[in-house]
Amino acid sequence: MASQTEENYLKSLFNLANDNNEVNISELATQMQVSMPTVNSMVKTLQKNGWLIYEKYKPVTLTPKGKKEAALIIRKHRLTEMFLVNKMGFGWEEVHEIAEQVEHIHAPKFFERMDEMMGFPTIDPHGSPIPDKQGRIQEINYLSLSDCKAGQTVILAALTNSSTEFLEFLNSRNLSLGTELKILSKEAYDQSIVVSYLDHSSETLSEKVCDKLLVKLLE
Amino acid sequence: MASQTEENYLKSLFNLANDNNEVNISELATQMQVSMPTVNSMVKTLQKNGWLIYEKYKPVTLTPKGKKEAALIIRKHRLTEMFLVNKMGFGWEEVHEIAEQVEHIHAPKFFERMDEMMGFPTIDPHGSPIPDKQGRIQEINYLSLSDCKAGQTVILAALTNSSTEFLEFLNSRNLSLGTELKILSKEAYDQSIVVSYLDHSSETLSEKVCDKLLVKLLE
DNA sequence: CAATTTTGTTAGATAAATCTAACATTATAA
DNA sequence: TTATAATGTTAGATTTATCTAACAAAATTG
Repeated sequence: MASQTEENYLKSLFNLANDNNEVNISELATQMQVSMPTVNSMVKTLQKNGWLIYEKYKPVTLTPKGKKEAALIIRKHRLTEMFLVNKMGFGWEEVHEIAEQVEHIHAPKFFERMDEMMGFPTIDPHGSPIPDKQGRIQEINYLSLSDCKAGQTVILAALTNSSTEFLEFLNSRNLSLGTELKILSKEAYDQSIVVSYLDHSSETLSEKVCDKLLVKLLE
Repeated sequence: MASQTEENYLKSLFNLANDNNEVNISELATQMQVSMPTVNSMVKTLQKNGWLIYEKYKPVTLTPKGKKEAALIIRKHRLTEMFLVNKMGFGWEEVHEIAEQVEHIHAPKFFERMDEMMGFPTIDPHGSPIPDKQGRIQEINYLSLSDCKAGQTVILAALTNSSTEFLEFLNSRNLSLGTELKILSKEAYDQSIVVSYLDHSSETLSEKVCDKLLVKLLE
């Protein structure tokens, strides 16, 4: 069984993996907020325990076992977030910190009950997919709002970032998943986008914000 | 902030404390399932952090700060157990292991929400009192079924032991908190007691079992 | 009350997860 | 294409929580 620390490395490795499933030591060190020597020694431990493949001076790659384990931890995290929002009345900006702790609980029945009680949700409160019990993740290819054009109508479906600050910004604009946005115009100079939705007839969203909003194109 | 290990020692210290609030090193070692030297060194750490008073070759005593901290961890444990039973549909024999992990979560709002959702319960699923937010515990002086006499009618109110095996034994006899028991007779030889309740017209309970059943006398 | 048993302590070792300082390799770029 | 920068590794130390072996104090008992 992976230690809590190992579990956190597995999660980061899963999230940092590029198209070749590779992660650099320095990226991992930044993500985990530890020094490179720490990562170096942990990576050796993770390899010894069969979670990843490591060769000196090369980026590391999760093994299938490591990838599955990571996905199952992410599953627990996302189920927890959804449970906190749907069953306990938390706001989407409050749940990450709690889920970060709950995800390490070893009690399959606990998470199965959450799952059942919610009717087996497939996405978390931020629109990210919840891996299934086998650790399989159903990737949905949303569009970034940044890549949309004036005249299009889209539905806000997910976020690429779920920091408290960003979520509080969205709350302040009354933006939530499922909101239908009409793109009124796009400013060529700074890539900002003007949208209308609900009772907001004209709201300007900066490129920084648009990059983080994932949408489904309507029609 | 106490480490998870320290929190477990505090809980044990709280539960083992005798009338003088004292706990012996050997008792603590047994309870924590570690060696005496381990306890010896941990006790020094706990003293350094202000959780208890320790003098060489003497039993240790929790400080008020230590006692409060312990009670607040026990509060989280018992709220969790009650939440698992009342809101998630677990049996009383399934919740201890899960609560043992959840109690270490640092997220006051999480436990406050549980508390609210349950309407501020004062006892856990095994009849043990839930300490309040200040760490105050309301002690109820129940009677042991062992101390009752033939002819008396009592209500099962709490348990002194909540091991899975014992809880499964009670389940097998259809015994749950709130059950009204009529004491039909008591065997002088082995202290066993014969009771009737619900559709059980005559059930014999050994001394070992009676010792663990706490009851309220009716009338 | 002296001998023995029980209880508690010290010393020193180990494993996990971290660090800094120094060094090595690989990548970038003048 | 060699100098420099970026990235990665090694060595060795630290902290936390644990252990065993050896020893010391306190409690029990014949």
